[in-house]
Amino acid sequence: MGFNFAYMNKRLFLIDGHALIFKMYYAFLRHPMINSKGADMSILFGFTKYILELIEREKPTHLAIAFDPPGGTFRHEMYPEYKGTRQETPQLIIDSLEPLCNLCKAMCIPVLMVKGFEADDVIGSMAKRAEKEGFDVFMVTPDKDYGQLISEHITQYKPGKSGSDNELIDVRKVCEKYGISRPEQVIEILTICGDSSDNVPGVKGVGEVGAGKLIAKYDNVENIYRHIDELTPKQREAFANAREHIGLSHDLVTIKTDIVLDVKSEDMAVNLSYDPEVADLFELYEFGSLRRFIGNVKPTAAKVEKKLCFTESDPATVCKAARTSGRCSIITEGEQTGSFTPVKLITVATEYGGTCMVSSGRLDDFRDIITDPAIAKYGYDLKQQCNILSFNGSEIAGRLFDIELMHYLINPEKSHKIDILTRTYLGVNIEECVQPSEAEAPLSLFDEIPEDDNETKGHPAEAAATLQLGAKVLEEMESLSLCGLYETMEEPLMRVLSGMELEGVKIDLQQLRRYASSLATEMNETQERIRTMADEPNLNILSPKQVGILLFEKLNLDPKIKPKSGVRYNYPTDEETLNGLADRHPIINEILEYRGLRKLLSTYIEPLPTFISPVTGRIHTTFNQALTATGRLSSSKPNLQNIPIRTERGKEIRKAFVSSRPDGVMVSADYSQIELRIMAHLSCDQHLISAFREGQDVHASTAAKIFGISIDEVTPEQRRIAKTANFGIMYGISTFGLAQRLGISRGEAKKIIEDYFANFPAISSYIDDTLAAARENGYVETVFGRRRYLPDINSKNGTVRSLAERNAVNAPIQGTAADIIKIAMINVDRRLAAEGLQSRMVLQIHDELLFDAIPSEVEHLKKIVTEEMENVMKLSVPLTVECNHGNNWLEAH
DNA sequence: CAGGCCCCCC
DNA sequence: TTTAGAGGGGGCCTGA
Repeated sequence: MGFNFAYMNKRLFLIDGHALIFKMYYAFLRHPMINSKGADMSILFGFTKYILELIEREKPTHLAIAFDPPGGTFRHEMYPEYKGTRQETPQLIIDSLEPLCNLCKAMCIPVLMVKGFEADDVIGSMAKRAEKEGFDVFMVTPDKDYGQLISEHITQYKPGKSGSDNELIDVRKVCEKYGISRPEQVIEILTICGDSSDNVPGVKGVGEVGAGKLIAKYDNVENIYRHIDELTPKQREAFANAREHIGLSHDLVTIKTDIVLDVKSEDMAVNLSYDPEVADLFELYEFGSLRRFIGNVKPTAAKVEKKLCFTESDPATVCKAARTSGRCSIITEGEQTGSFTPVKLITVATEYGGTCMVSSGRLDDFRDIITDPAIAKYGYDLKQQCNILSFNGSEIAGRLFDIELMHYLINPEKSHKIDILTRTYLGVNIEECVQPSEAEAPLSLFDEIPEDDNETKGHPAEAAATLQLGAKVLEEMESLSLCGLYETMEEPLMRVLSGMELEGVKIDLQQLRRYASSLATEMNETQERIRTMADEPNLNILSPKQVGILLFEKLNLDPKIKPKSGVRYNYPTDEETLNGLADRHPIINEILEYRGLRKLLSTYIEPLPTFISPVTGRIHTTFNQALTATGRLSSSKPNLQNIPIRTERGKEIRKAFVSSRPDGVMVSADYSQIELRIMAHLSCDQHLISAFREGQDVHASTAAKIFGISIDEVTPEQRRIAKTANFGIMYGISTFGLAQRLGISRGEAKKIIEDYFANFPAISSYIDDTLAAARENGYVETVFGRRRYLPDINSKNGTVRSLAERNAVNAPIQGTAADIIKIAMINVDRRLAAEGLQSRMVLQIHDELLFDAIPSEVEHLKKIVTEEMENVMKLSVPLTVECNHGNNWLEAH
């Protein structure tokens, strides 16, 4: 024979597709944060990513993926008496097969699928043949001790959770583990062990170790039966019981190596030439992060020779055209980041005689059209542009068509990035819009290095795209009846938010600093105590890994707690777990204490001063208007919507939020129970409605109903239960969830939920109706028509589907509350201006508005705010507002 | 710089 | 196969 040098170092990877997807399926089922696209997509993504990473990492010269053919698991089905015992392949996996095969095809990876044989056997046969042809063969499968069944020269490659966990299984180690000398004996051991899920019956009661010893002594199973008298009585009985099906077991663990395959090994060569279609598929599935693997493969869809059409012109011409057409898009760039900066450059696009015309210039070049109310402004993040321009003395006038915000109404959960919108709506790749004039002359060594293009060039393509996108996006909004929502709510709110961001909120730095140093001292002392207790002078208490090892390995506080997902050292160390261990060791409370202090310091106290603007001396948060799935705002840099309030220490931080005037006060106005009131309104539940109308304590009233008592008999405990139930219902609760939250048994929780729905039948049918509508339409909407799409509402995966169902119930409630306060903000803002108040709205915290007020206006302000907030709209229950004032945010709240 | 983890708010 | 189990957010730290 000799070596066949032609094949030296050819590495063939044979991937067991079925087992891989199966493993991913379970991983995703358990995953708490299933991607909103659902498990179907997660499996496609995970699988594709795994394959691409494997290619990148292992650099196989040859590669193929084997799938079970649709319709059955065949090795088992060849034995009528064992048919159907193997775990059924979930529908989701079957459904994933076709798209997976398409992806493989596009990636130019051969798929091995032979009717009548499962993937294992196809791989086995292929491996055996390739081995004879001189390949180094790697069988990629998560199953255990698999390659050894075929040959000791075939390596099993066991994929891990992360790239580095991959394991090459060495046959010698396997033999050592079992105490045997020949690889073929592994098959005999597996015959005896069977497997945990009963796919292979094996010999009950004999484990790996026992089987290994027996095989080491008797070499094979049949020999054991020949000498069955020599076994211990227990073993004898077990083997006797297994006598009938032991042959079957043997067959079931034997992988076929002789299937006739019509694909040649050479056809599996990896040449990294992907079909252009793969780019389309990645686009379709939104596998953006996988694009890097496939390099320059262009999507065929983009082959459409569509180009963004525009011509560059001078500012004066563009301004003139804008006045004629009445619309323009605008991109404002500041010298620095943030709002309080001079304008560096403005790019404006407009249309003239059917063509798009773009120009860049300084603020003065465009000031007149910016402040012209007759010219509609199109843009992206217009609120920020309002901020910058406002700081520079130019208020943007006219309609504001913010593409991001408009698209947010069309579908809040999709990407609103301009390049993506340009691709989907205009069919143009924005990176490719570079004008031919930009093709620069070759640089000579003596040429000056050109300045950054952006200095003077602006962003003509983006400006042109924004203008053209505007029409398309408006068209779609029109067809979805979203224009009213935009025009009456989001568009005016943008200006209100701009005003609030510019206004900013004042912080008492002195007090914050004092508090910071006392907390820091406390924290250091706590750290020392912990390190001493743990006898670990360098312990990093913030590292969950180190804490996990300390608590569960060194101190062994709870032998039941195992590393999560089987990953070494990955112990749970969250607050809930730690609270459960608090009485086992004093270190637990110290750790919790340390974490709390650290959180306050590093999240709130330390960063806050760094956000103080040198220009205004105040903190200017950013309100994101186009982010949440439900229509709420969010706040960041810094997030002023999550300032502590619950604990004493946290409250100290609120005390630092003060009026910007020395004699000023803070005024806070809160909607009371707004979401619950909306649920009452939407469901038309008469009990809830009358409880609110009569001004009762609604949770107590709920408790009275559930427990069948009168309202004054309700104990605080019963009220607490009813309150939890009320919130639970709004969030789409499960028996388990309520039980956990209330610390009661599942049976008791079940009873409470049953009693709830029995007493509030209108809510029960409201939920049913909402779900039915969601299934029918694919989306739910708020009272004001704001949509949330729920693509997973009909998913076959129960976990994914229930999440969509909870969202379906919650989104209209949370979203309507968000809509109501948005309208209130617009109306309050208008009244403040109309009545000439100097007090200013500075923050919104979902159901609360915070004002920086001057004392003489407080009563007037409170009146305006309460009136406007309470009268946003007529619901079947009153909207009530609590309004207070004080020297700081804490006192006002 | 993304993902994991944790914890703050409504 | 050991993380399902009320919604919506943001920030810090770690480690590749």
